[in-house]
Amino acid sequence: MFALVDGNNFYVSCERVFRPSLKRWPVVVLSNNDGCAIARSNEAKRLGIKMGAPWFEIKHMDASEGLVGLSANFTLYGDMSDRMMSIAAGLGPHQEVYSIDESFIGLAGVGGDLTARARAVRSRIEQWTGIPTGIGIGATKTLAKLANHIAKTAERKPGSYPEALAQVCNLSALPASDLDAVLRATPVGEVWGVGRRIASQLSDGGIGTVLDLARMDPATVRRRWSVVLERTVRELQGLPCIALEEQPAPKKEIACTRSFGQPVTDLAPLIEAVSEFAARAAEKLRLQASVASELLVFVHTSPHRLGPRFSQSAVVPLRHPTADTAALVQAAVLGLRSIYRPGFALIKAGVMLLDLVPGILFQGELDLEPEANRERARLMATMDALNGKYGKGTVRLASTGMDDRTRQWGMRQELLTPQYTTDWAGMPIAKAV
DNA sequence: TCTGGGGTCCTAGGACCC
DNA sequence: TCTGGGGTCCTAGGACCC
Repeated sequence: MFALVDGNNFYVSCERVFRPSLKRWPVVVLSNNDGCAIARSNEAKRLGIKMGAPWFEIKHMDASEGLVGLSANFTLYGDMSDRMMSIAAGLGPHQEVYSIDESFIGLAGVGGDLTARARAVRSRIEQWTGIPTGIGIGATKTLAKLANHIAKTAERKPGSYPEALAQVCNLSALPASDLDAVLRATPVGEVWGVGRRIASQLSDGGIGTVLDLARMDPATVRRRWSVVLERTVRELQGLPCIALEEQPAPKKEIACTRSFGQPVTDLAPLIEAVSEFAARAAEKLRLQASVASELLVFVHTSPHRLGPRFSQSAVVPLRHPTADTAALVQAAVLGLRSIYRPGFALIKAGVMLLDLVPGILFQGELDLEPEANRERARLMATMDALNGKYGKGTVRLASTGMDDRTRQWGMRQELLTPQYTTDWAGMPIAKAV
């Protein structure tokens, strides 16, 4: 048995904890660069604002509807996520943190009334962090996910499902006929693993509801689609095919890519940007104790704007697999110089570290300068420790730019809220009125 | 004026091997 | 005239997830 605990409109809910005046207003949190909506309050959803809607197209609703747009504050969301996850862990013996706002809980061996237990955890999360959640329970991860969807929809749209399923929905506690009714009321596209493409293929074949999909023959599904969808069907039938993963597997690739706040044409600011991205990626790489064998760097112009198009990437092999910031930055700049052409209004660049392997494999092996390399590793560890203690970018390579404020490529974040929980300067102050 | 960022897995087809 | 069988590895592209 599994549960899925999921924060409602998570980014918006994080912002509302510290700005309660935003409650009941339509609020959206915007992507990096204030480009498009990546989280919406229920009120914003009711205005018809779609996921990914460009801000410049919906901004006019600030005057007419009281719509509030906020720049993404990922430092805040990450910290609130940690708090939510640690409380959610109390629901059962095993936890998989699946994304910033979702975790699966393995309920094997948990006795008693699971629904009541989930309601208690849900209240605790809301009371201790201010974040409202939905909890779904089912025999498989896919069913738990579906139950979670039902729990949230039942709360947001009264009448869509029985009221008793709102906030906490335990599909395994439902009598068979009620379960069928609920699955029949749910479009097939809501199933975890069924995206837009497959949903439309299924609908074309007369499979429009979750119940239809759950009743399909797995072998047929495998022949017509793939083993992936076959697993989904079996999971809907109650047979667990997807295991809980308590320890996250090390990443196989690590990327750092950004759109620029304004178009960039010259090489100098590009070098600065690409150096910064390589340095950030290197930090993530060391955090999982891996080394990279290859690095990819790319730049491109806007796909939305008229004018000359340019899109190019280069893969730079590294002489020795490494996690050294200087080596990775050097490789990134080398790759950039090889693809750079003047005269294009570039709006995005990125660095990806590829072919990652555990760092331990390379210690002492094929190492012609063991002492020098140990020194470098100590230097990197010291840099990471200083940046961990005093904040990102406290110690960095000069090529990443000396001053954030002069970065002409820096992203737009005009609607950014303070880092309430991770920065003394952002600490909210309560005043008696 | 203005459109995010970061991942994973599967499959088909080609290159190559004996 | 006529041209096997079996396997691995790699890559690109598609689909999905949040």
